[in-house]
Amino acid sequence: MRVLVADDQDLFRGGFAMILNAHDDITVVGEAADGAEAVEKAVELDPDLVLMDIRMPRMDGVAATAEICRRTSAKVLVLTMYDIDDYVYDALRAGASGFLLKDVRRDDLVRAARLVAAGESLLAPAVTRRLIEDVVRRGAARPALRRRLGELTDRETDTLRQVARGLSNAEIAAELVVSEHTVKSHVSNLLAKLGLRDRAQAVVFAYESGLAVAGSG
Amino acid sequence: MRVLVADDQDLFRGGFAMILNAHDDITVVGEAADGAEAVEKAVELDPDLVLMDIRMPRMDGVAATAEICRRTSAKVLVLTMYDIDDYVYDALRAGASGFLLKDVRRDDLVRAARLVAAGESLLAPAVTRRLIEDVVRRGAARPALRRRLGELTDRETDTLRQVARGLSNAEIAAELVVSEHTVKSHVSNLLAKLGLRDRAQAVVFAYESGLAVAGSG
DNA sequence: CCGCGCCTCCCTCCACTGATTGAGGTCCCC
DNA sequence: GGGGACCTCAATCAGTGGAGGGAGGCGCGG
Repeated sequence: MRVLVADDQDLFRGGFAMILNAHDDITVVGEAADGAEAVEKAVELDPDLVLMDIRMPRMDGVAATAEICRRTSAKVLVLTMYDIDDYVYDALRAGASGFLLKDVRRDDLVRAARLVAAGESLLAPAVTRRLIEDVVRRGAARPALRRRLGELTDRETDTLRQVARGLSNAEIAAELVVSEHTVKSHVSNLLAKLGLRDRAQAVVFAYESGLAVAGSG
Repeated sequence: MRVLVADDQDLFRGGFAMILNAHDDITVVGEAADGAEAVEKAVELDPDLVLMDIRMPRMDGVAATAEICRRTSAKVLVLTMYDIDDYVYDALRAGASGFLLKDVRRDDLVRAARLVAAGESLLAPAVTRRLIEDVVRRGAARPALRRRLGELTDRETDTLRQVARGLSNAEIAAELVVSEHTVKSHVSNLLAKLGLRDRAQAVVFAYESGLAVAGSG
């Protein structure tokens, strides 16, 4: 397994390299002191794994991660001092496969490196907790709203689904193959049942209840 | 640390108990063979941690997890055979703090138990990968839309945010302390800039672009 | 200094929306 | 056979929403 270590602090860079090199199946093939250099070396050396610090001069770790994931097949494991970092999501979106804090134990680091290189993902416990809280929160407001969804008839639900796509009554009528009058009936009824005023609120309700999900259209 | 082990298979139950009991600071205070029993014993014994299997008779692990989290302060670490389980999200929503596969290594299990009992969270690598993919996907459609958000002026963005709450122009005017005319201007302008037809589509755009997020209101 | 972008405000016009009322049809359960 | 819930369509009507066109003030960079 060939690894590239990117960190602006020489001490960490050396430490990580030494820890990894202590294992026969792992070789640190290069080091980089900033994001731009990390991208260059990653392209040049084509490593299996890049150990990436977030805070770095010239180009931060997130941008470097995005670049590397775009241009190489290397997996990126992000290391940072601060668990409170909002960079977590940015890093994951950029393509990072893992996110660890620098207080990680040596054997954990090695295990994580192997896992990530193998295509799995791994997060520091504190990060995992936040991620889970997010997932839970995203589904938390739902039960109450979701129940109210159940009060709607099948056709009203269909109609709401279309409303939540931003369609006009005429377009919905075409989509559901009924007259616009019918659509208006359904819309009126579902607004009344859900205690909403207009279709804009209906769209909000659809997203908040989970009937519509961002990133699915 | 006091642990309750819930699994319908005697072999696993005994194995887990033995592994955990091998450590001085961990004591298995009880075992349960199904979900209902797990809830009873959790309430009775008030353990620090519950090791919970998902597939169990009488009451499944998800329902038991929800019950236990509601009625006790115990942390729940879910163990399952199948990583493909859709139960992951249900379990996390139910309040589980961790999710491991049964092929976990012994020392990993012990470490996970300690972490979870300490309030952190931990997921099996395969599960983490799926969770991350989800987070990324949820933000994946965004870059294109997000860029277009940048074309809006500050005030237009404020206005869009209010539109995305389902407010009428009059309500937005009150909220932003301007006249309704001004709000109409902003709405007209932002609709034109974003190529949208009406406020319903604006709400959709707000959610899809990430300006509005389900579960934040 | 002048122009430009942004925020603010005003007016008119009209399509769309949603409320309301009513009614014909099917299907299912009592 | 007679409700009852649902889907369908219809007509009318008040209100909102959005387009289009102007206009004044403010701040910033050329």
